[in-house]
Amino acid sequence: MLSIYPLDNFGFLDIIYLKIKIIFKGRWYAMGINSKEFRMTKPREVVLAVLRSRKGHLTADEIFEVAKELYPSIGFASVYRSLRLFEKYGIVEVVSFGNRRKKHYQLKNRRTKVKIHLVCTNCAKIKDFSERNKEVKRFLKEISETLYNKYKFKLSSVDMQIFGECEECKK
Amino acid sequence: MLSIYPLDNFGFLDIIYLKIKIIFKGRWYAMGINSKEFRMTKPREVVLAVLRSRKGHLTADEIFEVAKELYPSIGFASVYRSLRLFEKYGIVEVVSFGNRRKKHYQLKNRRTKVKIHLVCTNCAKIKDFSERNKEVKRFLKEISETLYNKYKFKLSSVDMQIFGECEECKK
DNA sequence: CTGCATGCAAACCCTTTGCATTGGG
DNA sequence: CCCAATGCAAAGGGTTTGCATGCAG
Repeated sequence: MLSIYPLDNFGFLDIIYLKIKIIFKGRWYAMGINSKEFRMTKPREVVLAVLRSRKGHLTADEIFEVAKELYPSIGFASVYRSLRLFEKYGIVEVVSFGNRRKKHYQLKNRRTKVKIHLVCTNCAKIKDFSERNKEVKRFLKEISETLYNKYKFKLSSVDMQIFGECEECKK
Repeated sequence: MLSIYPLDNFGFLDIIYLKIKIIFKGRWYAMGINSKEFRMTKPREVVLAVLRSRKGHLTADEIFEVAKELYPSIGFASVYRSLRLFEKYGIVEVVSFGNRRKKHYQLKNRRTKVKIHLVCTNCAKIKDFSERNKEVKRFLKEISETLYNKYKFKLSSVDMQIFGECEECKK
């Protein structure tokens, strides 16, 4: 069932789940896939908005905190449920870090097969390092070939956590 | 306080925590650091033995199951406590995989800054890929320099999870 | 005798689920 | 009107902690 509704912060990710964006009377609208399977409801919209507002990984409770400001009646369960749904739809991806307990959620970048995080072992801060520089690109290409030739393992994506000491902590 | 006790499966890792190994009457013995801080007790020995017996990552309950065979009275808590102690001492390291719940534990290889796991997104099997081939080495060297020059981030180690489809699943 | 390490069970944290209710299509 | 999505609270899974006891030094 198709539906049309306004969007104020239209990002590239909307294309993934909304299929079509249009302008009507000077405002962005989205023609959505509001099907039985996937209805873009307020809680889901808010979770997505929170993820989009920050560039990187957030824990579920961080998302919940910010989401409550945008939509106070939202519940914890909806946040988790939205996240899992988004993961299923390839909109969100989950990252874990070594011995840390909480999972981190972030928007999936369709273009990068690789996600890289710099994890400071001193102050515990985590920073994205998603840039596809030439080292990363070359490594990806080579390792992908090696794995296929040697192990018949067909690489689809890579998670990388780089541990070390960040600039502030070195001072 | 020094103590001497026999060891049957003496591995290189013992050097890390035991400092000295000796032969007495044709058998390996270890002269240990049985201090207040770190006493090599039966449960700890067993956990270590289990980790050594398998090459790769194990979950806590997998470790517990095998440990019980070696030492039936062992408790869950001791397994976890040993693991955390070993982690603190740099003997064990913890790895997490994307959205999976359980942590995996494995002996830390002092030589490799990089640990790489091949994770099959179909059958969920995880395989070590610790070999330090030239692609990995070069990438490590380059990325380490880049990070330092650009972000003043001093790399100490890297965790990598490579997702994809394994040989059996492709068939 | 002293105090660390243990085993047990209960607590804990994060995440998921059951259920009655709501509200959009 | 129907059924998927919600919020609440309770359950669940994995890990940690409190406590009485055991045991090595």
